[in-house]
Amino acid sequence: MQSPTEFVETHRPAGGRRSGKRDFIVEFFVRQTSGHVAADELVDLIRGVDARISRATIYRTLQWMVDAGIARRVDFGDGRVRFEHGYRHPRHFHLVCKTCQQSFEFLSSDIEALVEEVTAARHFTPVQSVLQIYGTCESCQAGRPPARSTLPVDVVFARDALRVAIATERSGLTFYTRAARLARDARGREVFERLAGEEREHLGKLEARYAELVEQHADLEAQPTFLFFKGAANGLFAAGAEELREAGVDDRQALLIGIRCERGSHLFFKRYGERFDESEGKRIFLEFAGEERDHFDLLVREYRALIARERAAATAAAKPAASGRTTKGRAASRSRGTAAHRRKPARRKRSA
Amino acid sequence: MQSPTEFVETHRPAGGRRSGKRDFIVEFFVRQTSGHVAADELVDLIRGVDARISRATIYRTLQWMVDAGIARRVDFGDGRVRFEHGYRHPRHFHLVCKTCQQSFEFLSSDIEALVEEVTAARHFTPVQSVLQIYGTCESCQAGRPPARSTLPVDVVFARDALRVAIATERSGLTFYTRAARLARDARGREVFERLAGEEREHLGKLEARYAELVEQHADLEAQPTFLFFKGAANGLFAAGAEELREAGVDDRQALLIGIRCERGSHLFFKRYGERFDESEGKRIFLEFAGEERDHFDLLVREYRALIARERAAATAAAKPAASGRTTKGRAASRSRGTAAHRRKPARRKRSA
DNA sequence: ATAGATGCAAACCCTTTGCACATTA
DNA sequence: TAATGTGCAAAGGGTTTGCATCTAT
Repeated sequence: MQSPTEFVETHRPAGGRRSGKRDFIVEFFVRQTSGHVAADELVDLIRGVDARISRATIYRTLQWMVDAGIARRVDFGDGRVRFEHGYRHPRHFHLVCKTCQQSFEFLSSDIEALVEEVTAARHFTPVQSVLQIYGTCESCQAGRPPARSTLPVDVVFARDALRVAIATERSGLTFYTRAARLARDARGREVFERLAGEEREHLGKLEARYAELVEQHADLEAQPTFLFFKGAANGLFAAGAEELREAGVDDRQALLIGIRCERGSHLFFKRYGERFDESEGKRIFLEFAGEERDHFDLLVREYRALIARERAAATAAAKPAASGRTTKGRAASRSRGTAAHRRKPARRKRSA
Repeated sequence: MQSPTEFVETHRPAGGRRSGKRDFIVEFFVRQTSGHVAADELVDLIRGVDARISRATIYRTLQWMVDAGIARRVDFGDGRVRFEHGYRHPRHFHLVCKTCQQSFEFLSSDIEALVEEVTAARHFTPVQSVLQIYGTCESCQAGRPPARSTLPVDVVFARDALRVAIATERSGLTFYTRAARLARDARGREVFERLAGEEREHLGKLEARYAELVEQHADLEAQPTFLFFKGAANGLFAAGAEELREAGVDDRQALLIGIRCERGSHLFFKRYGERFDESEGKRIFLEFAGEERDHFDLLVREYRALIARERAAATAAAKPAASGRTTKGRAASRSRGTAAHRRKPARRKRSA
């Protein structure tokens, strides 16, 4: 885990010149736990410690940090510029309490996806999205003093990413277990069992990491959700696993359902993983995306092998027959028929 | 349609004292077509017309309008306060072009729904949500001059609300037409036909209103989407209509599907209609919600009647028969079987 | 008569800048 | 020494306010 100092060092732009005062301000700022310091608030804080640092230097250093990617400018519409630092602090949206002025952070991949749709529809190239919800926080409504969390946001983010990943693994495990039980072909069963095994293994790892995280950080599980991810909340294989319950699903179809799920899952985790800021949560998503792609590749290979075997079997069956042409034609057309049936597997058509 | 003056009058707070200057400023502001005037921009504009109006009065009047609900404060983070008026101008989100400084407005019920989920999860009481997407607009990317629309936003909003309502009516019409064709029971058929007729009538009205709107406002159809409403985009009955294609759907099930759809539709339109600002779009939604509720009530009554008839028939059949148990048991188990089938309608039946 | 609206200019608040001085590579 | 960082104080910009002056009710 990076220290604040390391974080600053990795962001420090080349070519500048070091200075003790700037270092002090930056260090002070990055160590700040309360999310969003107004610039002039920071001036008071710092000049309280060392009055020889001037207002101008602090403002200039804040700008320097923004340019370096150490700080982000935020605006809560109260006429003063605020800054939040990026150390252990992924990009996020805000709930702003107008009573206690505290702000709470969250991220919603679902909202981000919708925002993307809107911008795409307008051919607008987005650079930054700001979502602020103003209102009254739970504590203020209850008349309680504000309860401030001491946990870094990225830990909660990692927790939530793990939760999503675990749910996905669980549904994947169910899927492959069920598929293996269902499989008629020995080789198909083997593949599904192998994948089930892998899912179980990954699941174990993820759960171990989750347990570790929870142990390292007291009250972690009590923290409210940071990452809202409805789209993946129930595990991306849940629907696929359900499809296996339907009558008449054969190995080939199970493979195709698996391919579809892994593909979706891969794209999903890749897409969001890439978009998140550097963090354990991001890493979890990207690793996961890689695993899903491996599974996808494996299933596709297996599917091709199955097709090849079927074709070979059809040819072998045709040989003893008098007219190879006819049989071949029949086999081909049957194959085409199945493919056509499978092309829209268990999806209801929308158009009337 | 309200005039700007009427709009102001309905909002004017009681107890104040009239003044020509304030009236002038308010009138001037509300007639402003370009969305978001910075306060000091407005000062220049107004003092250009009448230099006897002082800066302070304009600032004070802006605050007065915000208190009266005539104006809304918006903040694009550029250090100046902006205001937009509420006349023909429902609440919305913003796309802000950092190149041409123009801002584009949109509303997304889907995003609003997600925001609600987040606030509910945190027990946060929201008062106002601000969503701003900063980036580059289409014109600026293409190097073209900004194309400014002269249409009031609420007209585009009405257009979009009509589109959603029309899509819903269409899918409802398909549903009831199909259900009527499917119905075995004469009375069931009659109900479905009646509802199909009503949907057709509503649809006609909505389409007429749509045509009228398009005629009144040149280029209306060329305007980009204002209301994003993915959840209802395809018509809320589309899925229900598809379910009717499945084998073994009887009158009772059709009724139940209809009930589910109408209920969903009613809640949907009510929920969003209530949340929108006063506008034709809002009225369209709320009227629609009422119609859907009427249909819902009708279907529920019909469903109850059907049950009662079935029960009566069963009793009548049981009387002459030696063992009424058997008949009843068979009917019940068939019903259960079909119900289970209905729960997972994923599988598409090609036959029938 | 009197609360409320207006004008003027000064005050305000936070932020930025010009310039002389100090520091670092 | 030459480019970069710092301090001070002043300027900047947008907004708000105190107070005397009007003006509707």
